Amino acid sequence: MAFNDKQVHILETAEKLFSAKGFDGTSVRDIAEAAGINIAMISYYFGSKEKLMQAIFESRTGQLTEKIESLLSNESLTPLEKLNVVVDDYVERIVSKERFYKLMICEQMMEKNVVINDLLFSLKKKNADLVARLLLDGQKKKVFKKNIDVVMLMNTMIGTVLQTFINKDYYKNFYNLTDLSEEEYKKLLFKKLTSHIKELFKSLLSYEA
Amino acid sequence: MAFNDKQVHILETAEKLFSAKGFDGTSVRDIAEAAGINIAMISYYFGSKEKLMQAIFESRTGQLTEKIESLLSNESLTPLEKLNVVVDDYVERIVSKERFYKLMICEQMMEKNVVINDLLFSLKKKNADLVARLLLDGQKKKVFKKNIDVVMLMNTMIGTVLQTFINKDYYKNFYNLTDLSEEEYKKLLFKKLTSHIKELFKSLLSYEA
DNA sequence: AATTAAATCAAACATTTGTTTAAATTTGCT
DNA sequence: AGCAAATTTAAACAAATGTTTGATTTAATT
Repeated sequence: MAFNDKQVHILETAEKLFSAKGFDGTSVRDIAEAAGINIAMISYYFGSKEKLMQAIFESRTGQLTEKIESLLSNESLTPLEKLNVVVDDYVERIVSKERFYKLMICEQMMEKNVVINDLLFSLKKKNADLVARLLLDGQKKKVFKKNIDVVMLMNTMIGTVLQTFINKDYYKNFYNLTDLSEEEYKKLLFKKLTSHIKELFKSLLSYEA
Repeated sequence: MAFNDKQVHILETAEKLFSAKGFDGTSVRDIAEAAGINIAMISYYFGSKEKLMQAIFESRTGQLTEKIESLLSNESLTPLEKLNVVVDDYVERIVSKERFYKLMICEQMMEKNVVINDLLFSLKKKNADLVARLLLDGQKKKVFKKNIDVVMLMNTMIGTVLQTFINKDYYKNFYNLTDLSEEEYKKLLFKKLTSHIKELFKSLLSYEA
C-alpha cells in the first residue's frame, strides 16, 4: 500500500495516459516509454497492467473520506457552514485531481473491473452516509427543510462539477476566456462552481416562502 | 448517411458493446459475434472500426436539435413552460439513449477521435445557443432574472442527469428499490429528475425575495 | 436462363498486445 | 572487497488485434 518514489512515478504517468487514452487505449509500452522505464518494471512492481490500474485507485481513494469525517465532528460550525465546506472540498478535490476523476467516471460507467467498482461503491456509500448525517442534523436544528433527496443532491453537486470539467474547453470558448492561463482558469472555475452550487443548495434546503 | 437494416443492426450492437467495454475494450470480433455477422462485414459496410464509431455518433446526433428548434418557435408557450419542456426532453433523451450518452461522455473526456469531438462541439454550441436565446427571451419578458450563467445552468441539468445514470445502481440500492423492474425504475428516475431539475431552475431563474 | 453486382465467408496478413524469462547491473550490508 | 538481494534489461512468448484477400454464395437485372 505504501509506494516508493519510482512506483509513484509510474502510477502518475499511467494515470495521465489512462485518463487521456483510456485503459485499453494505453499499452504498457506507452506507459514504460512515457515514464522512462523498462516494460518489465510494471509487472515487477505491480504484477500486471490491471493491478497497476487498481493501485491507482487504491492510492487515490485512500485519503478521500478523512476530511469530511473530521469536518462532521467539528462542533463549532453550523450545518449550513459545514455543507459549504463540503462543497468547497468536493470542488477543490475534482479541480486538483481532474485526471483521476475522469478515470473514475469511465470506470463507473463500464462493467469491467469488479475490484475497482467495489472500491468506489463503498466510497460512495461512506460519503453519502456522511452527508446524509449532516443533512439530518440540519433538519433537527430546523435550518434545513424536510424531504430532501440526499442522493439527488449529491448527484447535482458532483454532476455539475464533473460536467463542467468535461466541458471545460467548451466553456472557455463560449465565454471568450482563451487568454487565461490554465491556472487562472481553474481558479475561476472553482469560484464559479462553488458559489453556483452553494446557491443551488441554499434554495434546495431552506424553507420556502 | 442512410443505413440499411443490417447496418443499423451492426451499429446498435456496436453501441451496446462500446458503452459496456469501451471502444478499445471491444474488438471487431466481439462485435461480429454479438451481431451474428462475419468480421469482414464491418470493413465492408463502414470502412473501419474507427469509422463505425463515427457512424454511431452521426446517426445518433442527427435528429437531436430538431425538437428544441421547433419548440422555440412555438409562440403559445411562456419561457418557463418552454424551459420545462426542454428539461423533459433532455431527461427523456438520456433515459432512452442511456448507452449512447455513456459513449458520449467517454469520448468527450478523451482526446482521441477528432472527428467525433468536432461533431459534439458543434452540437453543444447549437444547443447552448438555443437555450441562451430562450433565457434571453424570458429576461426580456421579466420572468427570468438577469445574470444567468447559461453554460453553468446546462451543466447542472446535464450533469445531474448523467451522474444519476452513472450512479443508477447505487441509487437503487440506497433507497431499497431493488424490487422495481428496469422499466419502472426508469420511469421513477424520470419523474424524480425532471421535478428536481425544474425546482432547481425555478430558484435559479426567478427573482429572489 | 444468363449475366452482373452485392453480400458473405474462411483464411491469411502484419502488428500490437500483456507477460515472462534469464541474464546483467546496481544497491545495500558485513 | 565480497556477497546477496533488489533492480533493470533486451529478447522472446503466445495470444489478440484490425484489416484485407480471393473465393463463394446470394440477389437483382436483363
